[in-house]
Order: sequence, then C-alpha cells, then structure tokens
Amino acid sequence: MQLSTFNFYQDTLDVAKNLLGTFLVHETAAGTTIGRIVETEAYLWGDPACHAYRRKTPRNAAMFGPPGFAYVYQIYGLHYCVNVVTAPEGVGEAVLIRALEPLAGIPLMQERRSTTKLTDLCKGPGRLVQAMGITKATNGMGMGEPPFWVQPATAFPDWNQPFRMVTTTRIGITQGADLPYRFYMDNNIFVSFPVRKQAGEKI
DNA sequence: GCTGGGATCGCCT
DNA sequence: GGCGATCCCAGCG
Repeated sequence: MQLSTFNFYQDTLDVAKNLLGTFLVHETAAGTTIGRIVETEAYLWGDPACHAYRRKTPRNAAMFGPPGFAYVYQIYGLHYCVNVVTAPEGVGEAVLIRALEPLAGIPLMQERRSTTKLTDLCKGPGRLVQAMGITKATNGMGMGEPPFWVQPATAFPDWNQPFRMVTTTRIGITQGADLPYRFYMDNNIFVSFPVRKQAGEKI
C-alpha cells in the first residue's frame, strides 16, 4: 500500500474540504480498519470554539504542533474525538473528523462498537473513534504513515466515488455557532446531522 | 478551591 | 426528543 501523500500544509479550511473523500486507515494488533471521510469541521486560530483559543494546556498541546498530527481529546467525560492538526507549529488549528463511511475491517468495527448496524459504526466523532480503535494514546501521533494515516482519495479507485460538498455551521457549539466551517458529502447516509443551516442560508 | 459548561452517545419514553 | 454519564479546565473569588 502506498504511503500517504496528503498535503497537510494547506489553509485549515482547505484541509477540512480536501479531507472529504480521503481514507482514514488504522493498523492495530486486532486488525486494520479503513473509513472514507464524509464529514469534517474546521477550528481556526482566533475562533472562540477552538480548543486552542485561550492558551496552550496539557490537553490541547498537540494542536500547537506541526500539521499532520492527531489531536485526540475527551468530551463530556466519556467520549473521544479525533482531529487532524493543521497550521504551522505554534498556531493551534485543527480539523475535526466527524464521520466515516466504513470500508474495511467492518467486523472489527462491529465488535468494537457492539453493533452490526453499518450506519451506527462511524456516524459521529465519538463513534468513529471507537470503531477505528483510536484512544487517548493516539493523541500526538503522526497521520502520514502507518499505523495511522490519511490516504488520498485516489488510493482506492473502487471506493473513490464523486460527491457534492455541502457547507454548514458546526454541530454542538455555542461560541462561533454561525461560522460555516462544517463540510460534508451531500446525500451520504453516514453523515451525522444531514440537515443544518447551510452557508448563506437565512433561518 | 469550587463551580459550571462542553466539538457526544445511548437508552428511555 | 430528553436526559444522564462524568473528565478537563476556565473563570471567579
């Protein structure tokens, strides 16, 4: 399998858009899982919803590192979410991966998630983390090479289908709630909240 | 040093 | 659709 050539050194909003259609691969002792990224959100420097907004702490330290590394954090004391760190070292920006279309290692995902329903495996940031076997130990790991990496959309031609991108506001935040920083594949059943305020749309 | 809220999910009704 | 679980840290005092 070719190694990743995904370019993490882009504007964070471009990384969020360009991650759609790429493949997230995780090799573990239990097996390899692969999912197609169908939903992302961008968190920018100076954005009040961004975990790096205030200052560097032990929790958000990975966000301040160089692009292409993982930022994993615990939310609501229970679940974990995974981000791709972007922006130069010292600048805390990242892209949250919110949903995947399960493609390989599905039995392993089903075992980890305790369900066989395909749409319950990776639909939502906490779920995909569990299905892929990502833990807090993944925090700070590189995402450009095994065992955990992003494959460009062209890596698996059979799974690389065309899609239309939808831009909306982000999920579950109060600060910066009106910013159009969420991107997902139109009409994809693995997207977590298909109906949301879209870019330029009035409520 | 205490308090409150958060980039969520699963179970209940 | 509503709620409880339960960790990290910011803000206030």
